[in-house]
Amino acid sequence: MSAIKAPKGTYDLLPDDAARRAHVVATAARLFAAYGYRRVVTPEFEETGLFARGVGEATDIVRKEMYTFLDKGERSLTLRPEGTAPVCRAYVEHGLHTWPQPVKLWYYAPMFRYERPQAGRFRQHYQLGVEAIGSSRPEVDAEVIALLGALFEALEVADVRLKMNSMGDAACRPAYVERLRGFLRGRREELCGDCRERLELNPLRSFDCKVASCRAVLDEAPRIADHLCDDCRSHFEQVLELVSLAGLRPELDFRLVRGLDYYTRTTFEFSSDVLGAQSGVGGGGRYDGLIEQIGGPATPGVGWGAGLERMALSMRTLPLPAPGPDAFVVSFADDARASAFALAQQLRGAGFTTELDLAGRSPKGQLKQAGRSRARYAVLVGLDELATGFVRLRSMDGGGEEDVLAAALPARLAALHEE
RNA sequence: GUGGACGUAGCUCAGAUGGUAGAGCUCCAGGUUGUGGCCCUGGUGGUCGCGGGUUCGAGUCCCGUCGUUCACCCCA
Repeated sequence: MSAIKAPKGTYDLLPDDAARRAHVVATAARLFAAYGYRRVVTPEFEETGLFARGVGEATDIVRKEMYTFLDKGERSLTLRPEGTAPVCRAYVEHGLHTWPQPVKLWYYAPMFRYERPQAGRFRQHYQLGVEAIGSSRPEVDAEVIALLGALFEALEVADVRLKMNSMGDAACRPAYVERLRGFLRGRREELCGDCRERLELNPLRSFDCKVASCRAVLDEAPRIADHLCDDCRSHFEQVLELVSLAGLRPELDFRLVRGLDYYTRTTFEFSSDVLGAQSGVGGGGRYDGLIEQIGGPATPGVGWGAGLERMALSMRTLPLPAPGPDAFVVSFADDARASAFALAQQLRGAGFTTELDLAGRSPKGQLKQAGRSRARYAVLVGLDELATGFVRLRSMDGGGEEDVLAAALPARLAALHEE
């Protein structure tokens, strides 16, 4: 009988890593608050239709990467593969269009995709994300991008670059897609098998194909930037200007098309060179048609998601100095263990982080643990020479000792803490 | 879904040409019966991923399988 291991593509965060993760999330939360974003929590699973309609039937995510199952009521449910559609669903369901627009939300949640794991890619991964729903103004695009840039700066994510593109909208994209399709059909013989399929399904996807022959063809293909309608062009120019004002240096990248169908106009991605093949740490864009697509009123929105695992991989490592407890209570006699236990409870109640031997160690062993735990003070209980009611308080760095009435210990520790 | 590399104690790894398992770290205990993270000594801990095969004999060779990992694909 072999022991059970964590499922493929998942991982455990042991205390040191969990503490680092908490630090990242706390840093992000402060930043979100500064920008006026409030946290939203949505379910881990949704009706399958939300993603099929929202993310797009033609996307890889929907076609082959979703964890979909029937529950006991024969409902088709799917573990959330991405964060935007659920937040939009909640926006519609709770009538958030009655709030001041745009509604600015953030989330920290696990995402599930059935993929082959590799560096920086998991079947359950965590994303930090924001969505600003209800305004189509370029300032909103710029704000969310600036926010993500600020987050990477605050976390010291190494060697990040910002790539941006515009995907056009319902007014100009359809005509452009047809033009692109026509061009690619003419060069069909030079394309790889995948791209020949994409040709019919979604020719835009060929732009991020890595096959050399395809890249050569796409280099010569008509570019969306040259076929944007006036509104889209103007919007994109304003976003670029504002993003630059925020101190970022966006690089235009006509290959940046992203694999979710809901994107319109602005798309962007931050990548880090230290990551390997999966270089994108965070990315997103505008999705002005999504809410209508999932059955709500036509409502513009823009947002991004950023992968916690990839952030952790690309952060310049900051050693977290896990502090030791304030006190370690040591019993010097077996019949003192109960009062040691009670004393530890008393100290914890007074707000001091307190450890106590739970393994039946000898006094020497307990003191050794106190040292290894880097406790500031050891509290010695049950010494023969102590007067009743007294314990001995020893500083673990200096070694200085004093005998204190047990009942007065919290006050004495507080006083020492003041010094 | 495709391809490459790898799978020996909790962790990092050693085990030439097949002969029946080791180190360091961790953990635990001792170092004169009641006192510190270092040091010293000892100890716990392994169906050598799993299943077949070849062989008198396999951790070492072959096949399969599962897992890890890197890349493709796609994305965070």
